[in-house]
Parts: sequence; C-alpha cells; structure tokens
Amino acid sequence: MTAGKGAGMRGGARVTSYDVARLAGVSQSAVSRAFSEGASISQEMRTRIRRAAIELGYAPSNIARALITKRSRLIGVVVTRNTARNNPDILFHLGQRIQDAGSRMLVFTLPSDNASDTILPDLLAYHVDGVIAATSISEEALAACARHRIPVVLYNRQGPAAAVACDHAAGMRALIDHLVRVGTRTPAFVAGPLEAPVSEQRMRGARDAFASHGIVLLPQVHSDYSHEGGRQAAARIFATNRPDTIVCANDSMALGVMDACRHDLGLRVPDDVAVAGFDDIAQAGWPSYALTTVAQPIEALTEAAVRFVVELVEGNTITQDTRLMQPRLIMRGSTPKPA
Amino acid sequence: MTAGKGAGMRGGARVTSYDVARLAGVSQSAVSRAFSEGASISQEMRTRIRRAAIELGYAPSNIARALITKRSRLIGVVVTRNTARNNPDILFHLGQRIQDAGSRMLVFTLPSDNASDTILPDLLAYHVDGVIAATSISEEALAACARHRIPVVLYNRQGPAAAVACDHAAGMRALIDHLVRVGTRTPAFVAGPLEAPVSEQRMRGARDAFASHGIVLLPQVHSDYSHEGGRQAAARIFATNRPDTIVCANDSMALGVMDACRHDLGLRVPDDVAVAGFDDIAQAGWPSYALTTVAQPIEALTEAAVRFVVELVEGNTITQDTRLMQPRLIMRGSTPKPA
DNA sequence: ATGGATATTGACTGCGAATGCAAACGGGGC
DNA sequence: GCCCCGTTTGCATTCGCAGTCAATATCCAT
Repeated sequence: MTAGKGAGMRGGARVTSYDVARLAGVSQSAVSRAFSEGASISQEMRTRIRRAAIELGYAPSNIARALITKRSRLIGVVVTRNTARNNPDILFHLGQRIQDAGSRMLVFTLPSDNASDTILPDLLAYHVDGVIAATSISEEALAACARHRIPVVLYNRQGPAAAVACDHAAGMRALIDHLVRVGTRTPAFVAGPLEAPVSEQRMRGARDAFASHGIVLLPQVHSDYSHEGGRQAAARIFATNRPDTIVCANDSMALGVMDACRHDLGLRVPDDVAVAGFDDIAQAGWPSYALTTVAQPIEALTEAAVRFVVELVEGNTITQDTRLMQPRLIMRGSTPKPA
Repeated sequence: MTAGKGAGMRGGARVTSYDVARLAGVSQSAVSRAFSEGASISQEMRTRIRRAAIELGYAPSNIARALITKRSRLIGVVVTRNTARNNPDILFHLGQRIQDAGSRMLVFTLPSDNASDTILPDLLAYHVDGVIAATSISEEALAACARHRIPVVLYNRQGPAAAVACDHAAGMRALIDHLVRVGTRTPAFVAGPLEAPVSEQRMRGARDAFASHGIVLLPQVHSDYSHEGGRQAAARIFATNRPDTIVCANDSMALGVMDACRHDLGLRVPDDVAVAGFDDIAQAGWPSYALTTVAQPIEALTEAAVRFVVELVEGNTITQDTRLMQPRLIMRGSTPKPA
C-alpha cells in the first residue's frame, strides 16, 4: 500500500487520543468512548473517529488504559524448562486461549523449581490480572498473590489455590487395570523427581491400583523425567530385579526405559518386559515405540485453566476449587495385546 | 512468616509510592529515586525507604513507569505452533535471556504462518520495546514496526529487518561433504512446506553442496516438517526411486523417514539407506534412531537474538544486519561410518 | 567566618486514556 | 410553545511514577 500516508510518519512520537480527537474535531473523551465496548456514543461519531484513528495509525495504549482501569489484560504464566520439554504444545495452547480471551500471555520462566518467590515482585510490577502456574509455587507466594487479589490457577497440580488438573490417579487406575488384565504380576515403577507432586500422585495412583489387585509395586526408583534418566533407571532396576512390566511416571522416561531394554539389556518389548508411560507425547505414537500410555487432555486442561482464571479475574474472586479433567488410556504395542 | 503484618492487608488497594513516602516520612520523589539505579539519593535514605517499602509490600508499578519513561520492559516474541514443536527449548531460553536482560517476554502466538498482521495493533497497544520473530512476518508488518520505531529481530530467518540465523547452507555443506565421503551417490531430499524459507535455504544448500561433488539431488519431495509427513514422504520416494541416502530439512521428518524405512518398507538404516536430518532435536540422539544431523546453535542463537534486540532498543536504532551462527555436524549411526 | 561547589531533597508537572458529572441536544406529550 | 426525559458530548480529574527545577544541606578552601 501507500507505505506512509499519514500513518504516524512524523518523528515517531506516539499518536495519542488527543491527536485523533483534533483530526476528528471532537473531544478526547469521545475518542476513548469510540474504542471501548458499550460506551455511550452515537454510531455516527464512532465511525467518524475510527476513520480518523486509522488515518493516523492510532491504537489505544494498553499501558495508559491499565493504569486507570486496573486491568492490564496480562495473564502471567509461570513455567520451568520441564513444562516445555514434557509437552511442547502447552505454552502454545495457553497463549492461544489467552489471546482468545482478549489478553496476552506474559511468561515467567523459572530456572528451576522452587524459585517461585523470585518472580513475585515482577508479578506485581507488571500488574498481571491473573496467574496460571504450571510449576510448583511456594505457599508464601500463593498467599502473597491472594493478599494482592491476584487469582492464581495451578496447572496440573493441586495446592492451596484454584487448580485445574488431570485426574492422575484415575488414569493410573485405568492403565494398571489394563496391565493386570494382560498379565502383569511383578511390576516396577520409575518415578520422577522426589519433589514433583505430579509424579507423586501418579506413583500413589499406580501403587493403590496394583494393591487393589493384590499386587505389590516394587521396586520404585526415582529419576528426573528425562529419556536418559529413564534409561539409567532401567539399568538400576534390572541390576537387582526382573519385573515383567515397568510403569513410568511420564512418557519420556518410558521411552528411555524401552531404549535401555532393547539396546542396553537385549530385552524385547513387550515380549520380555512390558513398558507403559503417561502423557501421550508425540513420540509415544511413533512406530519405533508404540508406547502404551495415558493421554492427558491437554486442550481441555489449557482451555479450562484459561477459562477459570478469566472467571476469577472478572468476578474479582479467589477460590481453592480444583477442576479435574479425565485422561484417556491409549493402548499400543509396548504392552501385550488383550486375549 | 507473619503472614499479614502490614503487608498490604488493608482492602487490596494498591500500595503506591505515596504510601511508602508517608510511612518513611519523605517525599514521593525520594521513593522513586530509591528504586531507580543511579539516582541522586543518599545511602541512608535509600535503605530507610526500602525498609518502609518492604513493610508495606510495595513494588514500583511497571505500568506507570512505562507510561512516563516510554520503556515497557516488554519484549514481544512471535511464534507459531511449529516453533514450539520443532524445538521446545527455544521459547524457554528466550524467556530466560530476556529476563536476564531485565525485561519480560510477551508471547504472541499465531494460529498459522502468514497471520502476522493481526498482532500489529497489540504490539503497539502493549508498547513492546522490541520484537523477536520466530516466524514469517509480512513486509507490511515489518514496515509498520519500523515506522513506530519498534526494532524487530528475525529469529532463524532472514528478511528486511535485523536477523539472527543459523548458517543453514554451511551446515548442509558440512553434512553433504560427509555423506559423499561415506559413499552417498544417489541422494533424495525431503523438504519442508513450500512457503518455509528455512526449508528452502536448507534444500538449496544441500543441492549446491551435492552439485559441487557432481551429484544431482533428485528426487526432492515436499512435506510438512512432521514425523508423519516424513513417513509419508519416504513412501512416495521409494514408490519410484531407490536412493542410497535421504536428507531431510529437519529432524522430525528424518525420524519419520527412518521409521518408514524400517517399519513400512523393511529397509535397514544405514545399511540399505542412509538418513540425515537437521536441528539435532533430543530424539535424534536416542539409541533407536542415532540420527546423523546438524546441530543448530540454539543457545547461541537465542542469546544473540536477545542481545541484538536489546542493543537496538537501547540505541534506539534499527538495522537490517544479519548475524549468522555456525551449526555443527553431528555424526551418528543413521549414516555409514567413515573408513 | 564566608563564599562557592557539591550532594540531597521536595514540589510540581505530565505520560495517555477512562470516567463521573454537567451541559447540550433532541423528541414526545401536554 | 413549554417542559420533561433520555441520549450524546465535553470538561476536569485521576491512575502511579519519573524527571525537571528550585531549595536546602553539607563540606572544603580561603
């Protein structure tokens, strides 16, 4: 197009509502009203102002708007490296949903877990309307947010705040029932880091489910959620045990276990040992692995999380409700077929 | 701790610099100075004010600050779904680096490529100081940013703006030289989407490198960067050809090709056909694949991109320089060993 | 003791837009 | 023709903080 008609060419000084008002021959208030939904303004005036705004390349400043309305249209999203690693799509989906809700995603990356307190000042400084936390958050940090009336929604974890989570225990129950049906009698478990509550829930779910079949889940080893960690965990397990099934707290480790079995230990999967995971990451479906796993309802989780935080922001409320989403068992070739 | 001493318990009304000033018995200006680096203020006063601020739970408002300083400390990062898919760590690293630089990452997710224009109003509304674009951006959008004095750094692509990119051609040259050395004579190529400039550069790099050895790169098929896409591409290639090597524009497709060879076509890798990719994603190193590939210097790229955009913001400049980073050949088992 | 240079401090204004309030406008009923 | 009421519009103020300018405090040399 005509790259530079009146479109803000002069100097770079920001085009303000006053500029638009002058051009349209109206007051600044009118310009403001022309850009806010449901304001008292006539149709004719609105279109006239909009036209003038386009001519000048004007866009209302969210910053100034935030200052007076006390709504920044910013949702803080707290993640660690593992969030992106375990499921690359989560951040993208959250971003999309937040945009759909008319806000933007301000990302707070934590170098490690348990570093949640360092971001508190910025959470306040940037006036985030709400927070979605896909990582562990200290109780102090949660309390501070509550004090400042910033709603927090925990993503796939539970704690003293609103939460949206996958029903890990139910998922494990479905998985373990299936495993027992196809022959598992001496299972082993590879958990995630000790301090990971999700891993803890999944392990407990698995243990309880096996127990209900009269089966003891031993050994249980801890690892770090990674492929390499799973591989090493398998080595440790087979050094002293001979389980017929290895259940893992996530898919990455399960794939590592499969690789260890095949490439390091010379075992066939599922003939010599069955392997199962949790998450249903993309690689689990690849033919080299065909991992039996439990699919988390990622889209439902992110959508629910965003909806939840928006509700809390708009209602100016804070709750500690948890909304559970149901996962789904995905049967593939890393475990024996049912008869 | 004493969860609720003076720490903003009253009502939730924001604690302002005036509140701190009152408590410390000083002026509001003093409070402002106590929180800005290099301001003219005595050590004693600064500590006194800081103490009062802590007591009230005060943090300076970035919003108000941005309004007057015209620096939002917000860096816009534009991504598509593929950005996260292809390398999950990129977003995380960018976030970390941006935080290290004292800003925060505001993420703009695009549902598809070629949708860059829809985010322009928000880029302006949120007053982002600069933009890092890990996706294609229309020339109109770039021009608009330039007009508004918003520096844009393209991430791993090139165009009419500052750019930080991997030297794809050099990477391909190193890879192809190696392949020819270990015996490749009849190669095939699996490219990404037609409209992906990165894929185009890699394909051209491969073609030129083969040509310099007197080898014609045929056939060339296009796919969609995904594992499944690679798998289907392999089927198409082997329907009519019998290449001794398949080079792919990215690792995901290469892994799909390997799976197709082994599971669908009954071919051994690398004995019957060699496979190579580009990116060095985590899965490429897994023992089931051991994919020969070219590692992009992700950390160097993100660090350079953030440094570049910060330089441009602080210098209030705009350039169209491109900074190229060198990738590294990773030789693994999906191609024959050198003699 | 005094002038002057330097280091601190406070009062005040403005960044850009939203909003309560009052004025202006327009239409209908009498 | 007049008054009342509902719709639009403009005026003035406000959000929280940074930075300018003038005022004050401090210290050294003379």
